Amino acid sequence: MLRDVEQPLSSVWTREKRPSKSPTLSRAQIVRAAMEILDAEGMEALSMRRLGTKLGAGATSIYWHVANKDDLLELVLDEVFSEVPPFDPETSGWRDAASAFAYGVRQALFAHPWSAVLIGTMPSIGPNAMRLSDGLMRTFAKAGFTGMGLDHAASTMMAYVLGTTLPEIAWRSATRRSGLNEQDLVKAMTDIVTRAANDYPELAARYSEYADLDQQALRAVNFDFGLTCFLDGLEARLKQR
Amino acid sequence: MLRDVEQPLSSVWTREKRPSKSPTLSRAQIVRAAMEILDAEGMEALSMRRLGTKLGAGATSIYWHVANKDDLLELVLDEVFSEVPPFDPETSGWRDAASAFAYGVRQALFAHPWSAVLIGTMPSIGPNAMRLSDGLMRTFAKAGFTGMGLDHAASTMMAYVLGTTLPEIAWRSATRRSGLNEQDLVKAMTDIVTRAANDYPELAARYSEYADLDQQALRAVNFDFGLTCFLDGLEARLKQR
DNA sequence: TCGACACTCGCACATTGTGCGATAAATCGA
DNA sequence: TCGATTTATCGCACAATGTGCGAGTGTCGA
Repeated sequence: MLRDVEQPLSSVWTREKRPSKSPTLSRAQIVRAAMEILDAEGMEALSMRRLGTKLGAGATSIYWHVANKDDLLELVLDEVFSEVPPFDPETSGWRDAASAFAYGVRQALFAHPWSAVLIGTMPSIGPNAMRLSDGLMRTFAKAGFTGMGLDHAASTMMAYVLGTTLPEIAWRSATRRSGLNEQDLVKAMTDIVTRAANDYPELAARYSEYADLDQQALRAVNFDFGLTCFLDGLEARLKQR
Repeated sequence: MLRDVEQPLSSVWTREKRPSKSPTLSRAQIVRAAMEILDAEGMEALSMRRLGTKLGAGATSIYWHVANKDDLLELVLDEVFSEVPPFDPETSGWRDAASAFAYGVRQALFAHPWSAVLIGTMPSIGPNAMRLSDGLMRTFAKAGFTGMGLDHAASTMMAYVLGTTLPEIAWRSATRRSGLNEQDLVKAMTDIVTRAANDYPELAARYSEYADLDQQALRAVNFDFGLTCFLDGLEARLKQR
C-alpha cells in the first residue's frame, strides 16, 4: 500500500488553494466577515453557522473555500499582521524603525484582541507575518548585525513585543468581562495582595503605590522602558565589536 | 430590589472556596487529574466528562468544587507557575537570579505546552504567579532598582520570557501535529520562503543558512542572547544613575 | 448535448459545557 | 435520639458546536 503524500505542515499555507471560476463566496470575503464578527463580539462568538448567516450562505458552504475552522483562524491571524504600518530603516535610523515596528505590532494586536489566543495556538507563518519579519531583519541588517546576531536581534524584538502585549490583552479582556472599570479593579486587586502581604511583600508595596495612577498610561510607559532598555542592549552589543 | 454584591473580577481567585467537610473529591485532586490529561493529550482532550471518569466520578460532580471550566483552567494555569524552581537573589547575584527565573519559567511552560493558550486568555493572578512576580521584584530590588524602574524591570523580564517561549510552543505543537521531525519541516519551510524570495529577501537568506542546523539548540542560544542583551540594558540603566 | 467540474446547502451525528432537580450522606440543634 | 439543614454526588436534558456526506444547481469545454 502506498503512503500518503505527506503534507509538510498541517496549515492553510501548505495546502493549495481551491481553483476558482465564479464563486459567490470567496476566501477574502469569508476572512473579512470572520474578522468583523471577532472584532465586534470576540472569539467565542465566531461559529461557522454564525459566519454563514452573516455571509448570507449556508454554514457548510464555507468548507469549500477553507478546509476547517483552524485554517480560517490562521488566515484571520495573518490578516492582523497586515495592519502593521510599514517602517523603513532607510529613511529613519534603525532604532526608530525598530520602535515603529514594535508600536505597530502592539497596536495591531490591541485592535484585534482575539489574536492573543491564536498566537499561543498556531505558528505565525502566513505571508503577512513573514513580510513583517523580513522588514525587521532588514532593519537590523541596516543597523550592522550579521549572521546569527541578526536572527537573534529580530526574534528577540518580536518576543518582547508579544510578551508585553499578550498579557495586557488578557488583562483587558478580563476587566471587560467583569464589567468594571480598570481603576476599581486594580483597587480590588491591591486589597487582595495587601491582605496577603506576608506572602508577597515586595509586590504588595508596589501595588499600593500605583493603585491610584492611570493604569493604561503606566503600561505605555512600561512598554517604552523595556523597549529602549532592549535597544540599548543591542546597541552596546554592536559597538563592542 | 437589591443589587447583587459585585464580584471584582470573575475569576476563581475572587470567589470564595466552598466550605468542606468530608469531600470524596477535592480541588487539589481535580486540578491534578486535569493536569495529567492535559500533559498527556493536550487541551482539546480535556472535557468535563473525561475528567469526571478519570476521577471515578460523575461529570457534573466537579461543578460543586469549581464554578465552571474556565475557573478550573485558571487553577491549572497557576499550578504551572508553582513548578518554577526557587531563585534567590541573596546567595547568587541579581543577574544569576534573574536568569534562573527566566530559565525556570521557560522550562515550566515547555513542560506544559497547553499553558500557552491559557496565558493568552486569562490574566495570571493566582497565588503562585504572584509569588513568582514577588520573587522577581525582590531580585531587582536587590539589584538596586526602586519605584517605577523596579516595576518596569520586572514586567519587562517576564514579557521577554513569555514572548520567546509562547511562539516556540506554538511551533512545537504544530510540528507535533504534522507528525514530522523538525529538521524536515524547516527544510520545507525554507523551500517555501526561498521560492518567494523576492517578497522576503532577507528572510530567505537567513533561512537557507540555518536550515541544516539543530533548531532546538539554535533557539536555546537565541533565548540566551536576548536574555543577556536585556540584562545588559538593565545594568547600564543602573550604573548611569 | 453531454459529461465534468465548481460550488452550495440541508441533514445528521457525535461531542461539548452546564443548569436543574433528585438523591444520599453527614452534621447539627433540640 | 430525631428531625432539619448543609454538603456532596449524579443522571437527565438542552442548546450549541465542528464537520462529513450526499444531493442538488449552475457553468463551461468538447
